[in-house]
This record gives sequence, C-alpha cells and structure tokens, in this order.
Amino acid sequence: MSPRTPQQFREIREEKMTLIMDVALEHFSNIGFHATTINHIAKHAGISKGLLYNYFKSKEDLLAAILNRSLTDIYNDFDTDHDGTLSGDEFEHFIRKVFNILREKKQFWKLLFRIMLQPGVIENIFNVKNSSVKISGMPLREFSEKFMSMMVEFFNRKKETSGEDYDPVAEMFMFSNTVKGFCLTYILTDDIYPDDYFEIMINALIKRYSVK
Amino acid sequence: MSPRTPQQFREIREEKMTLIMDVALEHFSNIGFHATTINHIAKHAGISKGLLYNYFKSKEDLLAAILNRSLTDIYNDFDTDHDGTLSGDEFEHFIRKVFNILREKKQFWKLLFRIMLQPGVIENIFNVKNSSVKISGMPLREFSEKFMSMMVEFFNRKKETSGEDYDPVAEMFMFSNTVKGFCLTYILTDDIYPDDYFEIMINALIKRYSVK
Amino acid sequence: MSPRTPQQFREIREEKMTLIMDVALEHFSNIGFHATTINHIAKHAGISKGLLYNYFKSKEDLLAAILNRSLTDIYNDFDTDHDGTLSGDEFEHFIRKVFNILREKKQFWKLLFRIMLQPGVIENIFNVKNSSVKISGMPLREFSEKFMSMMVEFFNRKKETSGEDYDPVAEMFMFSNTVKGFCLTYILTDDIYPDDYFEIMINALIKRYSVK
Amino acid sequence: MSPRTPQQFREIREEKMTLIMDVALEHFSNIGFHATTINHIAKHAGISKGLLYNYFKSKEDLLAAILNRSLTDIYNDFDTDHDGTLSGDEFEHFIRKVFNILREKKQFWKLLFRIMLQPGVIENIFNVKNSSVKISGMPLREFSEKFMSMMVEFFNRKKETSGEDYDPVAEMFMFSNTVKGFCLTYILTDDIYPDDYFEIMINALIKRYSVK
DNA sequence: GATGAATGAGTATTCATTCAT
DNA sequence: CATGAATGAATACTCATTCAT
Repeated sequence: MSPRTPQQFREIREEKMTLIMDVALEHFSNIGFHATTINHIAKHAGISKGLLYNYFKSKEDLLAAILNRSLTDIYNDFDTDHDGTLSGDEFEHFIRKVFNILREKKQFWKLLFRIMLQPGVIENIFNVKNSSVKISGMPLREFSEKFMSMMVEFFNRKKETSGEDYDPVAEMFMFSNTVKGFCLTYILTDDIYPDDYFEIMINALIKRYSVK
Repeated sequence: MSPRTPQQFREIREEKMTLIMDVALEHFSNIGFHATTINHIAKHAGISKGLLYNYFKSKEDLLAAILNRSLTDIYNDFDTDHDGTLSGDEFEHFIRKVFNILREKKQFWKLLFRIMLQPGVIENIFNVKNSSVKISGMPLREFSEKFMSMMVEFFNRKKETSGEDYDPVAEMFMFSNTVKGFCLTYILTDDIYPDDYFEIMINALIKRYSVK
Repeated sequence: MSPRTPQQFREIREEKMTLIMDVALEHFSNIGFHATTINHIAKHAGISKGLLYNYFKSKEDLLAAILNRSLTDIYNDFDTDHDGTLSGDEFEHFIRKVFNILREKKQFWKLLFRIMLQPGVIENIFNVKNSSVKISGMPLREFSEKFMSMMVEFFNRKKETSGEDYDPVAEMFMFSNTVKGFCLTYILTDDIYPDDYFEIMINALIKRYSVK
Repeated sequence: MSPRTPQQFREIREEKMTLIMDVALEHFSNIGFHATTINHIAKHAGISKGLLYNYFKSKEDLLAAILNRSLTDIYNDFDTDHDGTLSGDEFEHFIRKVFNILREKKQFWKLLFRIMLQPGVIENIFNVKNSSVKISGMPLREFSEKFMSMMVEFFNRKKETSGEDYDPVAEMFMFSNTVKGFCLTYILTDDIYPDDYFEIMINALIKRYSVK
C-alpha cells in the first residue's frame, strides 16, 4: 500500500532496460537493424511497445544505448594497464583478450560490423551532435587513433630491439587488418566455426607479431 | 520508321539492362540495398518503374543480376592461368591484381560486403534454389574453397623451398585475413583513402608472403 | 508528525487543483489542447500523472474545470448591476470592462476561441449531459442570448433619445461583431500588440456606439 | 493497348488531386485538421492511402495545397480592378463580394479560421521557407497589409469629402473587425444562420462605412 | 516496349488512461 | 495522498509490385 521508493523505481527501470537491450541486441544482430521491428522486440521481451518507448525515445536511441553499453564494457576489459605503452607481455595478452572478447561478445560484434556497413544508420548514431556513442568519454574515431599510435610505437620498439627490418606503420596495418579480417570471417560464418581455428590464428599472430 | 529488327530489339534490351544495373549498383552500394527504392533507380535511369519490372522480376532479382555480372567479370580477370597452381610470380601478380580490382570495382565490393553482412538479403540470393549467383558456373562457397586450397599448396611449396617454419594453413588464413581486413577498411573509409597506403600494403604483403 | 486535519487536506487539495489548472491553462492556450500532453502538464506542475487523475477524471474534465472557473470569474466581474438594463454609463463601463478583461485574461480567451473553433472538443464539453460549463448556473448559449437582448434594448432606447436612424438589431450585431473581431485579432497576434491600439479601439467604439 | 499519352496522365492526375482536395477540405473543415485521418480521407475519396501520398507528400502538404488553391481562387475574384485605390462603388462592391465569397466558400473559411487558431499547424504551413502559401505570389501577411493601407486611404478620402470627423486608421480597424467578427460568428454557428442576417449586416455596413 | 496510376500490407511512434505499490 | 511503470489503440507514412492503356 505504501508507494514504491525511488530506489525501487530505479531498479525496475534498470531491469527492464537491460531486458529490452538484451532482446534487441540479439535481434538486431541476427536479423539486422532494419529488419527487426519494434513489435518483435516488445513481443519477445514480453512487454508492450509503449513501455519500450518509455525507456528509449526511438529505435535508433535503443541501438545507441546498446552500442554504448557494449563499448563501455569492452573498454573496461582493456582498462587494466593504461600507462600508454604496450610491453611484449601486454601485447600477447592483448591479442588473447581481443579473441576472447570476440568470442564472448559475438552478438555485439556482429551487430557492430553490420551497422558499420549499413549506410545511413551509423551516421545517425555516431556523427550527430546529440549522439552519445563514446568509449570512456572519447568518440570512437579518436579512440581508435590512439590505439593505432600505441601499436606503431610498440612495433617501433620491437624493431629496434629485434633488429628486424620493416616499416612500423605497415606492420601495424598488417597486424590490425589481419585481426579485422579474422573478425569478419568469424562473424560471417554462423556458428560453424571450428574452435581450433581460433587457436591457430592466435598462435600464428603471436608468433609473427609479438616479441619472442 | 521501318520496324525494328529482332537484333535491334535485343540491343535495346541489352543496353537498357546494363543501364539499369549500373544505376542500381551505384545506389545499392552507396545508399544500401533496402534504402534504395525502385522509384529512385527508375528515375535516375530515366525509365519508368514498369519497364524495370519488364527486365527484372523483382528488386532482389536485380541485385542477383548485378552480383552475377560483377562476379563473372572478376573471375574473368583471374582466368589467365588456371593450371591449378600458383607460382611465385603468379602470387605476386595475384596480390597486385586483387588490389587493382578492389580499386577499380570499389562500388561492387562495397555492395558485396554490405550485402554479405546484411542478414535476410544474401540468403534469398545465394541459398535459394532459384537463385543463380555463381562464378563461372560454380557456387561462391565452392569457388572460395578451391581458392583456399590453391593458396595452402602455394605456402606448402614455399615452406619447403625457403626452409621457413610455419603452418601452411595458418599462413593461408593469415594472408587471406589480412587481405580481407584491408578490403574492409578500404571499403568503409569513404573516399578519403591515401593512395600510398595501397602501396604500403601491397609491398608489405609481397615482402611477407611472396617468395623472395 | 501529527496527522493532517480534514481542513488541511481540503486546502492541499484546493491548492493542487489550482496549480494544475493554472499550468494546464497556460499550455492549452499556448500549445493547444490536443498538443498539450498530460505528461507535460504533470511535469510542469511538479506532480505525477497519477495525482492529476486523482483530481480530474480525464483531460477533458480538466479542460471543463478550467473553462468553468474562468467563466465564473468573468461573470462575477460583470455582476455589479443586474437590474436587466444598460444605462449609457453602464454601456461605456461595459466596453472598458470587456477590454480590460480581455487583456487580463488573455490566456483564457485564447483558449476559449481555440476551443470553440476546434470541432469535437467543445461538443464534448458543452453539449453532453454530464458536461457542466455554465455561467452562474446558466448554459453559455442562454447567457449570451440574454446579453444580446439587453443590448438591443439599449440601442432601442438610444435610438429614441438620440433621434438617430438605424435598426437596433443590426446595430447590436455591428457592435458585437466589432468587439468579436477585435478580440480575435488581439488573440491571434502574439504579444506584439501596440497598447495604443487598445485605446484607439475603445475610444472609437465609445464614440460610435455609446450615448454622447 | 497503346500507352496513355502524357496529356491523359495529366488529366488523371488533375482529377484525382481535385477529388482528394475536395474531400479533404470537407473533412478538415468539419472535423478538424488533426481529427481527420488520412485513412478517412482516402476511404471517402474512394482511393488508397498510397495514392494520396503519390500526390501529396504529407498531410500538411495536402493542407497547404488546399489553402493555396482557395486563396488563389479568392484573390482572382478580387482581381477586377487593381489600380491601388478604392472608389466608393468599388468599396460597396467589395463588401458584397466579401459576403458572397464567405457564403460560397464557407467550408474554406471555416478551415482557415480553425487553422489559424490552432497553434503549431499554421506555423508549419506559412512561416517555413519551403512553404508556399501565397496570394498571387505574395505572402499572406504582406497581402493583408497592402489591403489595410488601401482601406485607410479610402477612409481618408471619404473623411475629406464628407466632412465627418474620425481617425481613418481607427475607422479601418472598426470596419475590418466588424467583418471579421461577422465571419467568425457565421462560421461558428453551424448551418442555422438566417439569410436575412446577411442582408442586415451588408446593409448596415454599407450605410455606415461606404460613401452615401 | 513503355508508362505511371493504383494498391495495401507493413512500420515507427504517440499518448490518454490504469493500477500496483 | 502520491508515484511512475505499463498498456494498447490509433496514426502518418513507405514502397515493392501490379496492371490498364
């Protein structure tokens, strides 16, 4: 009989939002953003369309919230050591982590790749002023540039210590493109991906790009 | 004034179909398959909607025709030497060709990547019985498998002659993923791609994966 | 800590209802009845939607309450002399009063004009059995008819005493339409109404229609 | 069997647009703009929703088209003599014309008055750059200002010739407000307007404001 | 071959109102 | 008295496809 406390309201809110985002992620990622109807999401989440719009002001807003959440999660996973440089161990660790996260958050990555290749969607989410997709307060592009320069530095140092001869920038591109290509293939081939392929790739990458 | 000969009719047909496919490719690739309306295509091609449906029985049929045409073109580009093996020179040539074709047919690749990541579209084109996307009479999957085994063989031979130590299958994956990753990045970054990045990547790939 | 007395409850009730009605009037009048959402009103009044429905059983009920309150206010303003006839002084006084009230209650008049021209709203408020918009216990139409006949009488008497030649009914219509037209213009032109236009109109009306 | 000529297409187009606009005007004016659904219009016009959107790109666009058409019609009715001044005969003629048009185009005037008092509708139609409601190429406001100054001049001249004493600007306001007020009343009272009231008002207006 | 009018099923979104707490 | 989560019916608008001419 006594009214619900603000705390209770917040919990209900939180729970429902999570539920909606989970269901939406699954559908966006498997069926595609446009092909997923609000009706579908609501039905599968067991709620009414109206409630969904109580929490997210549009389909795109829902998408942005999902991207935000996942990107933040992923960033936090990498947050262990941010002295700005990558040691050899850290690099190896980094490779393993990338593949682990790829496996764990396959749904999200599928969504992200699909979204990024779908013109007219990503623009509305990332480039607009009001849009809020950021990794730890930093726009995605900026974040990735920071990452790239950290890797160039790593390959620079590695070149000096190992005596190998290569262009550090090219090396960084080779490495990051290899990872990207792997992700793409992994995401595209539905379910039927042999586990040892993961191991083969991880070992090959470490052998080639990490310090011995 | 004189009635057109069957030959003339065929030419008109051919011309109009090409025109429609060109316009459609441009729009599909830049705006996206779903976002491109039949109206837009017809208007930009300077014809009526009805005529478009005279040539292609549906929007998806139009897409399939485009994919077919481009894939055949590309296959023909690679058709020079099909003795089933790749020599060192051929491999280097192959790398350069891949990048050339990527540059020349950027529109098509953009479309292909987008289509392949857009669930519900590709399935209707590739997997359905009536669908007809093939490369030189061969389904896409089969074609790519043949390619992969050719490359494994190549790395096998290279391993033997060079005395390097690696898993040829892993090497094939590393190589093909690197190319895929590059393609993805190239396709995603609109227009603003420095030309020398192409050279950097080509040289780095040749240095690493070709025979010296 | 001590429980509130019934008197206190009544005061709180009264206060809250007034608050809600004030906020609602402002929004109805500026944004329009349909465009104003219950959410907006509740938020601007600093209360919850549920509470609003505690006091008013529907959006229309809220509107009816507002109209009732304002019409009663206005009637009371005119209640000074109800001997049923208008003297010359009273007529002049009446004109000035009309314009004063128009200025003071601009929000309300704006709402009333808008409501009366919005089909489907006014009907639900005025004509339905349960509806209760009345001026001092009298339905609006009846009230206005009484007013009109009072004015016809006035012009009748004026005609006799002044020796002018006109149809008293036509004169009444001329007068009341002029006032209506002024009201309409005043309400339509947002804020930017010069004060002296008021004076010009008042003086012209008095000069023309009052006794000299 | 032979395809329709452009001329035939144009005629079909014209006919259907007129039909839609007629039906829409009737409903907008009687039921209100917001309350009238596109479904209703389409059903009553005996066409599909889709067709309506082939001709008008939105509900507001349809409204704008209706306003445009009617305003142009009305302007053309007044186009007889535009030497920029009003003679006594012209003024009398003008009064009669105003009332005739009011009677003939009652539906339209109802709509216009309602629209103008409905905040958020008129703004989108009149004030936006792309909007195109104009009378003979002139925005509505500008047009009405021109009209007002013509009337002031008329009363100025009349004052000089007749020796009466009044402020011409006030006289113009008195006159135009009286007309406005009459329109408002006429539009508000549905159907039940006595014909002789028209005559009474016309005669009274001519007697008071025209030259004798 | 060629046109574009016509269709209608499908989609995101809004908002007054209810109700458990 | 007070809250805001939850509902669902209603609405504008889109677009691939058909078809009479």
